[in-house]
Amino acid sequence: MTIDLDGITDNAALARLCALVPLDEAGRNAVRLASERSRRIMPRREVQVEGSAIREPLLVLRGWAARIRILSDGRRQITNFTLPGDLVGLYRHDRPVASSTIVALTPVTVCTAPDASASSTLGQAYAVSAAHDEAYLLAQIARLGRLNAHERIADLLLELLERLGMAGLATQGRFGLPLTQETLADALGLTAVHVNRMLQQARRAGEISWQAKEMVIHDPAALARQVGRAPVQVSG
Amino acid sequence: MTIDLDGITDNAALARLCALVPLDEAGRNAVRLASERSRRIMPRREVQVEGSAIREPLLVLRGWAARIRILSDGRRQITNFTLPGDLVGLYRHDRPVASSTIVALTPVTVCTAPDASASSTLGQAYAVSAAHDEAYLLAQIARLGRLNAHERIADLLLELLERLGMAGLATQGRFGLPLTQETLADALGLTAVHVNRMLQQARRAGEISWQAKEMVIHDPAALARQVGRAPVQVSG
DNA sequence: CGCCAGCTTGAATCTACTCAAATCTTGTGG
DNA sequence: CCACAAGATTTGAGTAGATTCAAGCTGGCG
Repeated sequence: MTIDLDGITDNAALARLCALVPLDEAGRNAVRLASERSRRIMPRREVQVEGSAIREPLLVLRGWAARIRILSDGRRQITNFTLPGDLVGLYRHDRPVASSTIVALTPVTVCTAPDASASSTLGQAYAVSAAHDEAYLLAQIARLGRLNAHERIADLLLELLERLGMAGLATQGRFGLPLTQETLADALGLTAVHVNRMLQQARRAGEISWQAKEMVIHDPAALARQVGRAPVQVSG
Repeated sequence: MTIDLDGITDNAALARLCALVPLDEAGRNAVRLASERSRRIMPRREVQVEGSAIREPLLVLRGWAARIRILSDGRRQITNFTLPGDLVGLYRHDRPVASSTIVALTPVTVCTAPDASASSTLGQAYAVSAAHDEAYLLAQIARLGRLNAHERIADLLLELLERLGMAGLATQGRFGLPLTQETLADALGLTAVHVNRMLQQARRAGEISWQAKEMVIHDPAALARQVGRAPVQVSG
């Protein structure tokens, strides 16, 4: 599948949508047009606040965000990461309310998601995107419920590699991972200290390298085999 | 909101849908009509198999099922429970594939979900149902990631109480819980042995009673406060 | 009435957590 | 460009929560 990305700098979101469903000309143009009116959200600011009304769906163009749940005593759990090409707040009922807070982890660029009616392929892409979102939530549940620390880390890194790969933001097991170990811990249901120890171990075992926010998984296929991971699939 | 349920024996599914969105006459009739052509699935049989094509969405009329993920070494994680009034396999893209296996835990009765176009309120109910499903997945993630064993059990029981209440299957903190401790453990990311110990403790503390598949939460509001649980909300 | 699945209890072990402190990075203002 | 502060990573030691393995118990059902 070769899609003309027209030398747009910010083509990760478009690339990801095209990877879900090859978009037709109308769909691609709708995305390009929408992305011209973008907004910037600084780290630690909220993209969406739990319990507040959702005005419009958003398309993430750049940066990392996290959907989080905060417990009354301050414990924090990241339910999933929001990456370029992801849609947030796509609901079909009246007066939808955000079911969770989404917070920017890096500077994030978003735009109003182009209307699905602009192109049937775009509507399909949204539907496939929603199915992916669900599949990744299920994967996160299995990860937290039944994997140990080492497996959780490996499995999450492989998932991020897979997702970023669709947006053209990863190649050869290598991708930018602009997170702190603390943030990783909040996603993995572990403490930062333990994540640190397990990362050291993975480094010593030659499984990964991570420096200057650049993660390298040396042999993704081998690691996937080792932790028993299968890639996500939602349509046949 | 008073909805005439016409003395139908099997009104849990209809009650739950009406609790999501008050259905109009056309919507209610569509559900009643659909439920006349129902199928029965025995315990341990699969309602849906991961990776297989989804033919049609189903509406659960009776019984309990579990959406599960099995790891290569046999570890099992239940991602969520499927209860009367729940919809499964509702996707909007072409050639959808089941993202997880759903297995019956009790005898389950399902029917083909009535077409959303039968009534606008029914379409709304489906959308709200989907939003609930997502919210419960998020809740499950926070539960597994950040709650300890006692909190996980309490939180899950309160969620089940809330959900069954919508279907008219729970009152006063009392509901039928036709699961083994092993199954509960698979949902909670714990071992059956540890679930047993924690249940004993909760019983001794006077928080719950559970005998003959009848669960009683003695003071749901107090327990919710104790474990810091807020009910799910998806529209305002 | 005996069997079997599910429940219960005990003891030992282990994974991950907590608390604490040292070191390394990064960004900022002088 | 350096000094410093704040944030992030690393390491150690002790602890706690959950697991594992094992064995005995109970009740529903053929």
